[in-house]
Amino acid sequence: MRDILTILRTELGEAPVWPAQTPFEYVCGIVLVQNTAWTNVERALARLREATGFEAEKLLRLTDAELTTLIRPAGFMRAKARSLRAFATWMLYADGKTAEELDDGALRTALLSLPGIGPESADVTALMVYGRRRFIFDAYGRRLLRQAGHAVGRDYETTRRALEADIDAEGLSHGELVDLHGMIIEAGKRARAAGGWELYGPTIGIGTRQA
DNA sequence: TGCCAGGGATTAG
DNA sequence: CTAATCCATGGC
Repeated sequence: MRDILTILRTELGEAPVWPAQTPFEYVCGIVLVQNTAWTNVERALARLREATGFEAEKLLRLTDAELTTLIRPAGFMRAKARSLRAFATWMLYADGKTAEELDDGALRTALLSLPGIGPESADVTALMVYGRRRFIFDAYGRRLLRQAGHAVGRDYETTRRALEADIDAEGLSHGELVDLHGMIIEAGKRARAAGGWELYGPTIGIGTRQA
């Protein structure tokens, strides 16, 4: 994994940074990007920013009709509106321990209990918002791992259960894992723009196997 | 014009 | 437990 990171850094230069300025803004992006092209997410985020400034309290004051209309460009608007509301409420009012006080497992369980937050969103939130060391087995990541010769499962969770321990044992720092996540997505987007997944490996110089 | 995107919840088998 | 289906929109 560290070798892949080295290759990605050589190939891409600086790791791309997700332009979110607050934790809540970041989570809005995580929810809105679910199974959705980033171009659509950008529009929805711009509208959300204008309407709420990414203040959770302000978002909670919107009606369902207002919120769904705002995020409509990102698709799945009813489900995502519910999810954003649930996270905002949890973030502001979760009784007992704050997220920072929870250990990795408890934080993951808490995030997974929220509607619209599944394994991937929970892990990305833990990594990017709460500073936890997590590798993200998203669609791009699984494709890359497969081409690099790893035994990838059929979905996020099966792949995570199969590979997480080994990856964790490499002892990558939090910053390295953040870079990896950003660069794997960037490499995936470039491969897509270049015309297809058969170019994914060659584009980033990893492997020759088909996705 | 149909396929699909950085998923997730629910239902059927 | 695994697989299929639905959710919604816009780009290519």
